[in-house]
Amino acid sequence: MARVEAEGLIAHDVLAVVLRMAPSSPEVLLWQRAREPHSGRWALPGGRLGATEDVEASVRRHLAEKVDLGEVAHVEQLSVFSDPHRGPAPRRVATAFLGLVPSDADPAVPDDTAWHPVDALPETAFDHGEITADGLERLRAKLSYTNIGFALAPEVFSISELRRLYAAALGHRVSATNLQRVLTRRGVLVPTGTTAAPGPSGGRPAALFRFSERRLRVTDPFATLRPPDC
Amino acid sequence: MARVEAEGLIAHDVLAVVLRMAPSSPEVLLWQRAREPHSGRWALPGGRLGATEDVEASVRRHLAEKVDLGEVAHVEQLSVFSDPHRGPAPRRVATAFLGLVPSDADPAVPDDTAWHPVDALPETAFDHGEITADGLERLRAKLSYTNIGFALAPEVFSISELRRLYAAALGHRVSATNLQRVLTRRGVLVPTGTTAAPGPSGGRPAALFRFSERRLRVTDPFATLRPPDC
DNA sequence: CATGTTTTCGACCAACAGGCGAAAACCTCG
DNA sequence: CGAGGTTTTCGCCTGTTGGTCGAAAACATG
Repeated sequence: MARVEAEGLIAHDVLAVVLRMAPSSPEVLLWQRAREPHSGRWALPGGRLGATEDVEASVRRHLAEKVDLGEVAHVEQLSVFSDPHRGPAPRRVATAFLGLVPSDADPAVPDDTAWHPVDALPETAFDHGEITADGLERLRAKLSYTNIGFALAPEVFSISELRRLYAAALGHRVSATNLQRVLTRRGVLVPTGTTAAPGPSGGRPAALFRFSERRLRVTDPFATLRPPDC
Repeated sequence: MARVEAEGLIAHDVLAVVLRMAPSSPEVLLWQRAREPHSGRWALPGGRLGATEDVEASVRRHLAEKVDLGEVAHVEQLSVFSDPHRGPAPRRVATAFLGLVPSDADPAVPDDTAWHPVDALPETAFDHGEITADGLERLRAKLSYTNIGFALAPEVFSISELRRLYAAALGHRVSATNLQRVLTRRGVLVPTGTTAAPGPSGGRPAALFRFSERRLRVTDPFATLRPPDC
């Protein structure tokens, strides 16, 4: 081991902050450690970077062990956590990812794994609480200037449902009127022409929509100082 | 070595895309490799992650060897490059950073190191050309919704100079009127009260400005879908 | 068919970005 | 010292966007 450290070789992990919108607040997927260090604490899913994969392939592989990969609608890199004291020796460097699961998906997870509301986390292992906060912050920022909402929503949905998802993620009220107008103007929201059945207490049936594209795209409007003419 | 790879231990590098705005286009700092692999090609500055530092401290340390650190006005993490075939064996994983140097700084650099216009790069080593493109893209995006321009500009400057810097970075014309209004409204641009001497061909003397803060801050306006009331 | 509930849509307002041209403030040259 | 040229600065106009409110539409129930 001394020889290894003299060579500067380091264990590299990948971790994922997998978020899903519960009815009124975000939840993150955690598993409970059964071994030291930090036995009993809750940790983000992930594992070692394999010899034949890059970090994104690695995190997708590890997630497939916990969650059906088809249920993870979007994966993107957050940042590297490399504080020499972020865990007990030997040193580990981790590349953290954000993963998003649609609200209508309920993937089967192992017994040691569960969803936790992000505003009431249990005791977390290592720096995983901080990493979770990073992931939620990234999601919140991107909701405003990308179509990332597609990864939180079912295939088809009403504006009310979408409003609820955005409100849960952002942590504040969202106007349905404005949400629909903004997303429609950006071309990310398209009507299906169908309507949902009204609820048990009646009410006008909601029109159903879908996202025009289910891959991440940056929508212009954050591009102030844009080129002239066009 | 076989034992090391079985343990999954990997060499970790840090790399920096250091950009500076030449009169009409961005330049990146590169050094010419003298040894195999890729001898003669141009590479980004960087080096091995040390045992007692995190990745940001490491890239700052490596940069201090090439460039006076005081001249680097801003450093931020880009992303991890980890393709198993991004270079010859043994495998190396790199965390890439963006570094920005003000246009009036001209740090002394070693003999093997030089500035290159990003639109006419020489033959680059490994995936360093791709990483450079990533860095420029990040800069362009952030010019619109942060005060990151402070890292490109001298301590005090005229609107014309600032317009030139933004135009060089963005790759298109920028209106001085609009630039001044947008930045002033966001509170990042403050007048010094002083004026510059006019050029040799005359003209009204330019008022001089400075940035209110020389640390990165996200300026609101990209935050559409904002909370009600406030 | 009156009442309650939920969704949808139109209208208004404020803030903002982009563009244009006139005015201001300097130069040099005749 | 005034005319013409140059560069910067400022005011005004316009189109777009985001936030809000209230009315209207479309259902259910009794």
